[in-house]
Amino acid sequence: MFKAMAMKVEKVSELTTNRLSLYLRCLEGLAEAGRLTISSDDLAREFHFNSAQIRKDLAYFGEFGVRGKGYEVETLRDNLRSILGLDKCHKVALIGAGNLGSALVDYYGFHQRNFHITAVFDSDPDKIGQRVKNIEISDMKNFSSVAKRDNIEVAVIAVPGTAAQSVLEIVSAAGIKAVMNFAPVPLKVSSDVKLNTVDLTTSLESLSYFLAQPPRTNGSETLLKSARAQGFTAVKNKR
Amino acid sequence: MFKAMAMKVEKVSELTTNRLSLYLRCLEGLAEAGRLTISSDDLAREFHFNSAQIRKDLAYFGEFGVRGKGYEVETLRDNLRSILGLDKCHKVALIGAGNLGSALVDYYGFHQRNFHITAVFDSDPDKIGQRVKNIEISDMKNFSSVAKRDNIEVAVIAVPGTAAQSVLEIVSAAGIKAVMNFAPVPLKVSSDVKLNTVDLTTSLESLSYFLAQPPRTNGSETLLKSARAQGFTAVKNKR
DNA sequence: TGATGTGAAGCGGTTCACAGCC
DNA sequence: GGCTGTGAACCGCTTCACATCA
Repeated sequence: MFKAMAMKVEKVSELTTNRLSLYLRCLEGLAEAGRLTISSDDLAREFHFNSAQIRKDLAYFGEFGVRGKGYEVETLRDNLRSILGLDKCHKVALIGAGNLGSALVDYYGFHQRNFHITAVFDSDPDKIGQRVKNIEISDMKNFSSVAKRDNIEVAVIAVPGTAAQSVLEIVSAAGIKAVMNFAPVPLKVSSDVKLNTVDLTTSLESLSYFLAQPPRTNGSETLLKSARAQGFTAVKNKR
Repeated sequence: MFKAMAMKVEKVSELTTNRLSLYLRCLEGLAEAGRLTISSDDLAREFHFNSAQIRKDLAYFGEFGVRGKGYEVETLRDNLRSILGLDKCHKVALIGAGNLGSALVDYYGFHQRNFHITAVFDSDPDKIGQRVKNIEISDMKNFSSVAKRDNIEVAVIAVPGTAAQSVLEIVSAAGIKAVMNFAPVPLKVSSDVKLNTVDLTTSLESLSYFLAQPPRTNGSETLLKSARAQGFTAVKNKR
């Protein structure tokens, strides 16, 4: 199917894998639009990436292109899905059945990406036993046993900052290796656990800082910039 | 009050300001715990930063420390708040009254950081006129006039990916300069607008990639790593 | 003495530019 | 001819190490 997969043992930067995620989304759009083939230059132009970076990112995982022609859209899309592990279903436990947590249960992106929330936990006695979207809220005390029973691979932490560290320790002790955290606190974790913190507070404060700066007198410059989220490039591109 | 503020015109990296946000949170905790003074070394040890980096980050904005002594916790905290513009209230418009959007209206972090959601927009006729937490949902058609009337400075986009680009253009045309986006699509924006995309899809896929990798045979290594969110360091720290 | 502030070194990611191949 | 894959240059962020100062 594909020539070389994970052949290079050298470490791939998280910046690279984050970009793969973007490339995949672009390719899905292109495939839906019926595009058969695309060059790294076209992809770069259309989505404001750098073409060399696209090629380098892909090269970590094999040779997917055809010289003189470009990349086959559907093939590359499928390869990226496979590289990112999106061809397998992942069972997710949500911890914290507050506003944010409850919204996440419905989050379309989870379903779309083969992430299935199959358990919800809280420590509030008033919530335990209630249902969120047909999932009964379990007592956090039972996390380990329920997680093992349900083969949970991923935990989503949506509890107040004060509780986050202790929740993380329970989760980690239960053998969960992948955690998404929404609590805006610096957490410590064993190095074999992958922890992604989505830090809304810092994002907000970044906006606040921007607003506090004197407006750049850019003249009549109206350059478009691509809307890369934090985490896609190490260095802000000047143009 | 402070010796030098914003004296250096040289550009401050977003990585730096993101870290200021973390330092601030640490200092708030320390102040609450009654700590009066702290050295960059202690701060680094306790929260897993690098002490030189802390000093350098702060040095962009002035000389806040006392040689041989360290930093005064409350003073530095107040300075950071001011630098980040958190001493002023920011009016926020939420666009998209779905699950995620509605949850955000309640998000404690907004209130805590002086961000006040004063308007909610949607384009679904069934939702317009309804209320989310006492805020009436307005027609997105009226965004510009309502935003001007209410002095909105910040827009939060929580609409489906397909609608995000056109919403962003409306927001941008209305003169909004700071946008937080939750739609997982690459958006294009004029360069005088600050756009922070919170990309849950990429975060998820990053976890998925991690799970798809063969487990690192780290031996018995049990290093703790600090839980920095994406966007705080350009380079993943090895230890 | 002890900790800050900072020049310089180190390092990793991005971009350039082109050899190699279809 | 056109585009990929990639070594090398480049660039910016991080870290070191120390002069400086309370």
